[in-house]
Amino acid sequence: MKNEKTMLSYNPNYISVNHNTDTKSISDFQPRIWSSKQQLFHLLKIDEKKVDSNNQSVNYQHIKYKQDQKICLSGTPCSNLFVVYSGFLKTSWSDAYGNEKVLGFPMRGEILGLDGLNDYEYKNDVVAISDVELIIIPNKINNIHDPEDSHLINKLLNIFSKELVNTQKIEYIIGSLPAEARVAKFLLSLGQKYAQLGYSDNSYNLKMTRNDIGSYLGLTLETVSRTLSEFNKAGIVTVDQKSIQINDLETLKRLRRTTPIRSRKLSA
Amino acid sequence: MKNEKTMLSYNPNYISVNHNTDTKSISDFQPRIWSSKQQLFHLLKIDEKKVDSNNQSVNYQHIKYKQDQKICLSGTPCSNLFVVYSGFLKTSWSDAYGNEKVLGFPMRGEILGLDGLNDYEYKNDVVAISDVELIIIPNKINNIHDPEDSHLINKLLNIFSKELVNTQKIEYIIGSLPAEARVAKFLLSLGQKYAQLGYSDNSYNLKMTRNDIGSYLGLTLETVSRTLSEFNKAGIVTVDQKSIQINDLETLKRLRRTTPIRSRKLSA
DNA sequence: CGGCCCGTTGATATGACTCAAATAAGGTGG
DNA sequence: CCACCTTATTTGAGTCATATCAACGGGCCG
Repeated sequence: MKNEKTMLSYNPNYISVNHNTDTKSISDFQPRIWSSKQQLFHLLKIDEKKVDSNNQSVNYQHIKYKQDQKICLSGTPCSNLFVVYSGFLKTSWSDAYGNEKVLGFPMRGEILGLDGLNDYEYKNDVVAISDVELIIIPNKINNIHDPEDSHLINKLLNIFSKELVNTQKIEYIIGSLPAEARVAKFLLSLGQKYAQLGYSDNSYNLKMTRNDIGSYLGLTLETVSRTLSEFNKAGIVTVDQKSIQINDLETLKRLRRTTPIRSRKLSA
Repeated sequence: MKNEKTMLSYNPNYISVNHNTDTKSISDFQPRIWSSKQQLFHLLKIDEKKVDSNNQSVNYQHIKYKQDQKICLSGTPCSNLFVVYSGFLKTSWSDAYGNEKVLGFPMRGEILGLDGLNDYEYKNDVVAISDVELIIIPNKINNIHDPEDSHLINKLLNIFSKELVNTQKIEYIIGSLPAEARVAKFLLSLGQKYAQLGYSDNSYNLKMTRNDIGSYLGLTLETVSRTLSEFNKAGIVTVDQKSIQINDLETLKRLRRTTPIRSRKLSA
């Protein structure tokens, strides 16, 4: 476990590591990076026509975290929202007995911290599973009399609604689908997210462990591993450790309640 | 199946049936009922000190639905939010193949329609499982420049956050807990909701079927029935059809990943 | 080199599903 | 008011999918 910098110990003058280089020994001072409101809105896909071009003085600060650093901890005060600028993260939830349930794997353009907007205490844990760069949205959302903020608030309602429906879909996947379909839907949804960022939707690297995938899907890591191996043997997906190559998108999409791959292999 | 009145066919001059009488043959014109902003805010637990007492001219219309009527349909335009004034409902989600997944059982004080605030199309189905009365919040949320609405918008963000976290908890329950613990948590959470409305938290009637409970918890109706029977035999809960009486709250709370009741009964 | 984490695979156990039948409850029409 | 039909619920027997337990190999790091 590396040194952990949580929300609470956040220091605006922290020393950040250039996340574009793999040589982890190099660490140097960087000028603090800022995004304009326009850049932020573009990342959040807020219609730019709506945004007043005047009053562009408001800028949003960036913050970098290294792999395995904790970003939010359940129970700590929620003073910011974050928008993912780059990198990959994992959100999770732990019950009183320490059992962890992975809730999602946020990527560029997604928002962190919505779980804290009820009583202004984060409910989720957030961990960087790669080096990440976030944009800080200071949580002065209570004060929405400033019409400048109205676009952001409206977008926040949209995002909330989308997140809610998405969580409901996952509820359905976990509660109603067999292991094969769950893993299939997971691979497909990851592909979609990569596609939105301009990457390939059928060839990518998993950033998370089998254990994380299992926790996310309500399965054990062994079942995830076995299911991936089945897909690999059946030729639907080429799996090599973290590397995923989807060969037969249609079969993967078709998997739901029907006969498992295993029986199909036997009959073939 | 009774005649179904959906959102789309909503007529402001509809004839409502008095839901307080059991004599179903009596139906009569009623004056339309309205709630003041203050009444609505009280129902939503919005701090009343914050609410300006002037401009009380804005009122919110009520609408009544009879048992089994559909209130929202997935895919229809979202023009309103609703706040439950009385009665019991069921929200669900159906995939392309008609498989229904129950998402929740809203009661008095809860909000309906948040699923429609992304692209202004409802994503959930909502059905009345008793006669219900709802308060309509017209969806002009885009226009938040009116400071009168700012309290509502802020509360909406709080509610959204709470809903999101609650859905995440259910995700954990479905994905990680055995059947007994799922049913136990369901009974406990229902009790809590009843308690908040001023009813008993350990003695109540289920409004939904075993099938609905099963769908909600990711179980079959048989498993729900068996689990309730086990609780009944073990004396933890007295179950008689829809009637629930929780006798041993502590044991119910303690149920999670540990040995099932069955083994405990054998060892006793 | 040794320890740790991650992933794979096998053998076995078991919890929950499926299929099936019987009972109970509720609503409808004669 | 009763007969009938439909829906909801209970319970049993058997099966299956997934969890559990366990062993092994590989990569990474100290």
